[in-house]
Parts: sequence; structure tokens; C-alpha cells
Amino acid sequence: MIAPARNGWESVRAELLGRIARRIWKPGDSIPNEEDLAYEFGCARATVNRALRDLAAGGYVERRRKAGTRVALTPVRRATLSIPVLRVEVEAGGRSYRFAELSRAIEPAADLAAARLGVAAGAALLRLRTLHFADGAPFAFEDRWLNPAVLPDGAATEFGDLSANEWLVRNMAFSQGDIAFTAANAGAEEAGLLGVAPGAALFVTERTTWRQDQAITAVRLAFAPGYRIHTNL
Amino acid sequence: MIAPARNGWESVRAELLGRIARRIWKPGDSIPNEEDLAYEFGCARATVNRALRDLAAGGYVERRRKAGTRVALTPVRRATLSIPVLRVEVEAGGRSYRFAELSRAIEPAADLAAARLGVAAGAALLRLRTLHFADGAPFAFEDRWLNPAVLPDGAATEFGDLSANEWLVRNMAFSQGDIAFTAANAGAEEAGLLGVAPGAALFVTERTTWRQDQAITAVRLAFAPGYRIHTNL
DNA sequence: TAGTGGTCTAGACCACTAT
DNA sequence: TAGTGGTCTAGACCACTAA
Repeated sequence: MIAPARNGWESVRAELLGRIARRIWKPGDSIPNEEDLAYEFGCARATVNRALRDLAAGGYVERRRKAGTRVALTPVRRATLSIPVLRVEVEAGGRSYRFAELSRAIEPAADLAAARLGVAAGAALLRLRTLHFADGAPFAFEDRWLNPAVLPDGAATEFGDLSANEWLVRNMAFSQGDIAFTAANAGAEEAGLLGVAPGAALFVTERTTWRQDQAITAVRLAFAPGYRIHTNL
Repeated sequence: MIAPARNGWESVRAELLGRIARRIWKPGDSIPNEEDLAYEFGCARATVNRALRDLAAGGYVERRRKAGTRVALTPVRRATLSIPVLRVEVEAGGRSYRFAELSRAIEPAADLAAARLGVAAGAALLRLRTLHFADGAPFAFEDRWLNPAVLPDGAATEFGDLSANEWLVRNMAFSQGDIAFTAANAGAEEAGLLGVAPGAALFVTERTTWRQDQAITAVRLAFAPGYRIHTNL
């Protein structure tokens, strides 16, 4: 019982991580099993388990039943990004938010949108194009396809004062989704909307959300230059 | 005791999330406390606690002692990104990996690098510029500043067969770090190195890592066009 | 088949905070 | 001050998997 560690699972985690950082346990090494560690730390196995699960979630160790726990050979860093609604993101920076809906129409699905939503090409989808502003300056251009089949009746015409973005987040809790980040040169139209030179490098996110097996929406957001996502590791 | 839910905390989580999705509990609503839910589900409070902690981590609910648990008003989606070593990322796509070190020299820290690493401007830092290839094509250009003060003696000249990227991940476990994602137009030099037109939109990551209070390295990676990060929500 | 992690339980005490 | 979440415990059984 070397380390009293009377601060609970977080101090157990800290001690274990410290041993990895100090290379007492090197990448690839097995570390003692939960029961032995619990004895060493003078705590219950569940406490060690919690610490080790957290380290595994962070990519520091790999765990397999019967094989035990090993220090990750080539640690995969995991970063958690918070993706707030645009309004919240803008206002969190102390700037004022507003948005302008550029267009709203039922259109036959473009091939790309159809593929992302898993509907037949040409299926009738609601398309919304919206410009978001921070302190009056263009912040992001949103091009969204919505599947009317999964929206409550009337929703397509009534988001109230909310952007489609925020309305969906509040009203269509979803069970699945994916998101991608990439960079793209501004096309002529995007450049004009965002007030930048054609060809400017834009940060782009593409998101698709589903509920059960039904696609709800696919959206592409192009952010004005200078936008960055930041997080801790 | 409505729901037997004999599959453990994950089924409790699923049922709770289902009630949120079906708007039985609406955004802003309080939900029953852990003890009541445990009674309803016929399980221990710890099991409900685990499910609710997971939902809180996912941004679905907000919890405060005494105030209880509420459905998040404007859910903040959280996405977890895996950030592997470049070699692993390339090879995971079935492509061959190699890298070429373009330069390695002690240089006075540029203002930007000095600020990111928290050292005096002009301090002597090791600068490494590396080009990474996937299937022989340029994949990413790396511009890295290293703090020699925190490297083991000789490390600056001996990474073996590993890229600095991978050597650091394996040998310098760090306690803190941050990462940012943005987009930038390729400058003349970058364009030449990556084999793209000047001005092409590049996906850029900037990472700084620390051990205790000492900065280890600051690195900027510019990825060839077409690169994207993808994850589930 | 045996060792290890994954999880559950019933109870307990503590920490925070709304009232 | 009292209600709620946060965590710990000691023990138990289960699930997976390496040998």
C-alpha cells in the first residue's frame, strides 16, 4: 500500500498517468491488474477500474479481458470537440448574432445530398440556404437539405424566430450523426455572400443527422476566413 | 418499476435518451432524481448514475447537485476525434507511408512560435520541417519547433527511423496539449512542396504540447487538398 | 479453462448548492 | 438546512479471451 491517495479515483488516475509519463511503465508494458492496484492504493477495485477506464478512453492504455492492461504503444490522442449551435458560438465570443434566410424551397435532391441522406436522387427535399452573422459581418454560410418526411407537419414553414439550425437541435433530438471537417476554396457565390475574395480558404463542416433509420438533415457550413476550432487534448 | 431493463446501464441510458428524443421530457424539463429512477428501473442508483453521467458527458442533460438533472436546453453536441500519428493515419487507409526531412536547424524562435511555446522571442529552438507522403504523393507538410531544454540529450539528432512526430508521441508523454483546426490558402512554398496550385485551400492543424510547465513542441501541419477529418456524433 | 476486465448491488458518506 | 448528485466500498457474478 504505497500511495494513500485519499482523493478518490482522480488521484489514482493521476498516479497511474504519472507512472506512464515517467516511463516507469513504458509503451507496450503490461501494468498490474485491477485487484493488485487496488491493494497497492488501498482502495476498492471499482475505484481503480474507474481510473483505468478513463485512461483507456483517453487512449493512454489498452485493455482486454484476460490479457490485461497495457500502455498504448503509439498513443492515439483523443480530443473532444464541443459543437454548439451557431448562435451560442457567436454569442459566447461576446458578439451579436443574427441570421438571414436566403432561400427556402422544395427541390429535387442533388446527387450529393441524396447520397448523404440516403434517399433516391431527385427525391423532393426542402433546401434552406442561410447566412449567419457575427456583429453584422458574415460568419458562416449554411446550405441545408431537410427530409420533409421526418419533420412534424408545418415545421417546414414554421421555425419561429429560430434558425433551422437551432430549431432542429431543440426539436429533433437524433440518435446518430456524423460530422466531417475540411477546407475548400470559396466559390464565386460563397465569396460574394461571405464578403471575401473568390478562392479564399474556408473552413467547412459537413454534418448528417439521422433518427433511427431516417435521415433528418444534411448540412454544409462554410465559415468565413479566420474561423478556427480549438480544444484541449 | 416499469422497465425491467436487464441489460445494465446502457439500456437505462437508451431508455432515458429515448424519452428525451420522444419529447416525453422536453428541453429544460427536470427529470426524476437518481433514486426514483433506480426504483422505476429496478436497479441500483449507481447504475442510473452511470447512465446519467454518460448522458451529461454527451451534452444531453445538465446536472447540478441539489438542483437535479435537466434536459439540456440547447444541446451542445460533443464529438470525439481520434488524432493518430500520421504514419498510422496513412497506413490505416491502406496507403504506404514515408517522410522526408526537409531541414533541421537551431533557429531563434519566430515570434509566433515563441508565443505558442511560452519562451522568449529569439530563444534558441530546434526547427524541423518535414514532408509526409502517402503512396508517394505529398500528404502533409509539417513545420515543427522543439524546445531543446526538455529533450533528452542527443534526441535532437537521433530520432532513429521515426519521424519527429512519432518519436515524440512515443517518448515524450505529455500532460497537457491543445490543438486547433483551421483553413489556409497555400503559400508559394507550401504549394510547391505539396504539389498544388498556390492559393489552394489547405486544412491546417496547430498543436502545442506541454509537460508540466514546460513547452515541448509546437507544430503546424498543412494537409494536401482533399484531406478531411471525420467522426460520429 | 482460468485470468482479467465489465458491471451490478446495497449501503454509506461526502460535496455542493438552492432555498 | 435539506436535497441531490458524486463517489467509495466490499462483494458478487458475468463476459470475454489467451493459453
